[in-house]
Amino acid sequence: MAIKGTQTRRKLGKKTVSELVVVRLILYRRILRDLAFSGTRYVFSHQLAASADVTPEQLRRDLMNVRYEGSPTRGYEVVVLEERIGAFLDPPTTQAVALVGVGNLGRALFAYFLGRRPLLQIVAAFDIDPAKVDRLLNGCPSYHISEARTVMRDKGIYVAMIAVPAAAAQSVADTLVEAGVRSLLNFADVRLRLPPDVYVEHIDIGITLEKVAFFARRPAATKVPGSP
Amino acid sequence: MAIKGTQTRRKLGKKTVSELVVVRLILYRRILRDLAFSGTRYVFSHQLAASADVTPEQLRRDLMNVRYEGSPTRGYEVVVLEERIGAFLDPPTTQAVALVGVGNLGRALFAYFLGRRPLLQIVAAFDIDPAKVDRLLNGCPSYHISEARTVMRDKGIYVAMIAVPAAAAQSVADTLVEAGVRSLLNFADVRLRLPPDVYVEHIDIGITLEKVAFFARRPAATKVPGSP
DNA sequence: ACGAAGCTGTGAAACATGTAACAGCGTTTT
DNA sequence: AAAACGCTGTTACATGTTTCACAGCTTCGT
Repeated sequence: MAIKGTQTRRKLGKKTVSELVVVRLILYRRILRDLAFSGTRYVFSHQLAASADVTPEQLRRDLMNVRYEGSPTRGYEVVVLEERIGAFLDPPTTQAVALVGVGNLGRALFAYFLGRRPLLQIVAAFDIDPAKVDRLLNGCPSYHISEARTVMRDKGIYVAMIAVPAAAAQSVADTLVEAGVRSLLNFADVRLRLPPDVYVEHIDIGITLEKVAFFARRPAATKVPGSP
Repeated sequence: MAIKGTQTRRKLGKKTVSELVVVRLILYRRILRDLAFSGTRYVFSHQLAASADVTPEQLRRDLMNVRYEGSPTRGYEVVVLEERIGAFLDPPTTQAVALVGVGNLGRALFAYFLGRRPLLQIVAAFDIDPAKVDRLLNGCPSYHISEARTVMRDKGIYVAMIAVPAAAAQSVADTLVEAGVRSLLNFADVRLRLPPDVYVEHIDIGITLEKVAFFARRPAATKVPGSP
């Protein structure tokens, strides 16, 4: 399906979890972090659900995947639930990420990573522009794309972000797969054709923009039945 | 449900079209453009479907929303189908778009718009940084955010992109809604809380990244049953 | 101490989405 | 000229996801 379908799943224990659930769990955890930061100790499903723009039932159902039960009277203990979702979501160890393409978007991604996401770290950048290669960007070394194979092997990188022009994206992706990448985040507005065992997530600004333009038109871009 | 659900629909004639269908149609059209550019005249459903990574049945089903029937022997005429999808998707007139936040991401968006998308045009940029205000960026004037209301009224802007730091996003969104915006594309990794009649699309890099990290883990991040 | 209230977890129903099966129709083949 | 082929449009079916509904628990108020 590869567009927005939820066909990608992941076995965990005996059950299988859909993308939609994973995305929502990530969102819940983010909200829980904020709550913990602001000193809140307990939270009820309807409060958390409201923050996440989801029905309480769905929230509770999603939480069934996590191993933690709330109290009927206090609700969920914020830090515990956060920790539990983390145990479910987080990789056992820090994951090394490569960034390909150090243009405006690439730099924006660097900025994004600064400070946060201790679990994911950009440890190598690639480009073809000689001016951008063999330098240190935010403390991260940059290489020419031709070195991808060696560098990624050496550093044990299995996740990469592609932030190059559309025309170059497919060839970059092929190179990365060659270099052993297992999972990609692609920002180029091109549908990549890859072996089925490589997980790809597309952030396709062009498509998203056209979508927004479409639903912006009147009359009636409405949320169906019961949305807040 | 505002995360990835498909709850937003749009009435058209008598029928209602889901987000998933719209996204796929946009993708089909993109592929058709490429085909037309490369001189292809006719295409069969299974070819187009393969390019879009979709089953032929689904493609044909999606095309039922468009008013055009292919020939059983030649398939679809590329330019005609492209035109027909366009008639379905495109706004009747060019849409003016505002961009808020002229950091790295904002500039990447400008770069993205250069040349293409004649139907969507960035006609105003906003920021709070005095150094970035009252200039011309790629031929587009930039203003201080406090002028949003006036400028957007004057220029008839109803679509905006938010590319500011997470902490500022909600307040920017409130300002934009105040200024009459109907549809938003938000890049800040914060869930915006807005009136229900404003359409919001989130491009949440943080969530997407965690998702990729999650599905990158072995064993078995697999596509279910029959994927190519 | 007992009932009421309000929350959680979950089985079952409702709904949306994707998949498979098939009828119809030009074109080509015998 | 008739039959066979291969593709389309569409209807029926299967799967996945969300919502509904309710039983059980824990505190609070009487």
